[in-house]
Amino acid sequence: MTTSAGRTASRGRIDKRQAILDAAFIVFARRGYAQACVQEIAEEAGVAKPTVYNHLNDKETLFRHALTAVTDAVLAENLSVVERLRNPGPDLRATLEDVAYRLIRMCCTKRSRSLRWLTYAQVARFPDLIDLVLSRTSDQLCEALADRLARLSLSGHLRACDPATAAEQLLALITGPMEGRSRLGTRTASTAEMHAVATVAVDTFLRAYGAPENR
Amino acid sequence: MTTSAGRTASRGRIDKRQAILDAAFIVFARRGYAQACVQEIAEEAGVAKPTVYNHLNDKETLFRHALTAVTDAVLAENLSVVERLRNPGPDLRATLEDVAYRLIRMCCTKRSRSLRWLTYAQVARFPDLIDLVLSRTSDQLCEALADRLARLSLSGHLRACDPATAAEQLLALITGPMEGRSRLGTRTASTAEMHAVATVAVDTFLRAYGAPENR
DNA sequence: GGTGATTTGTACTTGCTGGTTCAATTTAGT
DNA sequence: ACTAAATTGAACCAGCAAGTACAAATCACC
Repeated sequence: MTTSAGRTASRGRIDKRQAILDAAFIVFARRGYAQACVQEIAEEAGVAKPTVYNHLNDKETLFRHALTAVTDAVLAENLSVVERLRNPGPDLRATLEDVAYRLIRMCCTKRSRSLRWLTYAQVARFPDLIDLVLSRTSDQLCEALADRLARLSLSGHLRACDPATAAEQLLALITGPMEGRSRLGTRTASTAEMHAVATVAVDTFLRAYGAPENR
Repeated sequence: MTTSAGRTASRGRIDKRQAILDAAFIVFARRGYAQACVQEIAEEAGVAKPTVYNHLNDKETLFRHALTAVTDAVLAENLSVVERLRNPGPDLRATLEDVAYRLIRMCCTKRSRSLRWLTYAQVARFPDLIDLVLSRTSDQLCEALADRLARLSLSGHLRACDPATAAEQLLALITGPMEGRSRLGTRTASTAEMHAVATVAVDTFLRAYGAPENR
C-alpha cells in the first residue's frame, strides 16, 4: 500500500496495482481461491511475486479487493439496463422483453458468472463477502427495478401491487430459469434460448401484474 | 445402518463405509473441499485415517461418493413432495401453497444447502458433478412437477399451457426469492417468511396459469 | 482357543504454497 | 548524470495435508 489513490508520488514504472487486481480476478475465476497460487497471479499480471505483496498485503486482501472492484462494475452495468424502464415506449411488453434480455445477457457474462461463482464458493471462508456482493448486486438491482415498477403501476401500465415483490419475482423469472439452462454457467446458452426465456418470463409477469389492457 | 445392503462377505467389524461417507459429507459441508482434511473426516467417523483409505481410494472419490449419495436422498424427498399434487383437493390454491411451502423447507435444509453449495463451489475442479447433481435434482424435480401440472391443465384446473415452462417458472418463483432472502443459505429464514414467499409465489403463478375460476 | 482379515496408531515421506529476505537492477524525476 | 524508490529474480522458511508403511491390537468366525 505504497500510494493508494492520491497519486502524488508516482510509481517507479506504470501503476501495476490495477494490472495485479485484474490478473487476480482472472486467476481466481480460473482456479478458485484455494487453488489459485500467488505465483500464477503474478505471472498473469506480468509482474514478480514480491511486487504483488508490495501492493496488496496478502492473498486475502487481494481476493477482497479484486472481488469488490468487479462487483461495482457489474452493478453499474445492471443499473444502466434497468434505467431503460424510465422511458417505457408505447409497447410496454416490448420494453420489458428488451430489459429482460439485456439482463440475461449480463448474467451470462464471464465476469458476472465468475463473480457469482467465487462469492458462492468462498462463503465458508469469507461469509461477509456474501453480504457485500449480494447487497451491491441483487438487492440494489431489485430496489432499482422496484422503483421503476412502482412508477409503471402509478401510471396505470401495471395493476396495483407491491413493487418490491413484483421486482423480486420478475428477477426470479428471469435469472432462475437461465441458471438452470446454463448449468450454473457451465454451458453457454444460445441467443435464441436467452430470447425465449426473456419472452416467456415477461409473458407470465404481465399476466400476473399487467394492467388489463397489457395482460 | 451397519451392514449396507446385500453384503454377503461381511466386513471385519461393522460396515464403516457408510459412517465414513456420512462423516465425509458433514466435514466437506463444514470446511469445503480444499480445507477438509482426511484426518478430520476420519475423526468425525470415529475411525482411523488409514481405514478411510481402505474403503475409498482417495479424497476425490470420497467426495464424489458422498455427494452422489446425498443427491439421491434429496431428490427422493423433493419428489415425494411434488407427488402430493396427484390428489389436489377441492382448493387448488391451498394445495399449491402447501407444496410450495414444503419445497421451500426442503431447500432450506442444512443438507440441501450444503449440497448446492458444495457442487457450486467445486465446479472448477469437478465440472461433471454439476451435471450429475443438477440432472438428479432440478431437472427431475421440474419434470415431475411438469407432469402434475399437465394433468391439472387437462382437468381444467389450470389454463392450457406448456407444462414444462410452467413448472420451470413455478420453481423459479419459489426458490429464487428464497435464495436471496436467505443470503444463499447464510441466514436462516423464519417460518413466517417461508410461508409468505410460498403464498406470493403461488399467487402470481395462479394469476398467470390458473383457470379463470382460480385466478 | 485359534486363525486370518481388518483396524489402529504412529510416524514418515512428499509435495505444494504462502510469505519473506536480499542483493542486483531498473526506473522516474530532477 | 544522480538519487531514491520501485521492481526483479532467486532462494529460502514454515506449515500443512495427502498418501503410505508397518507393527501391534482387535474382531469375526469356526
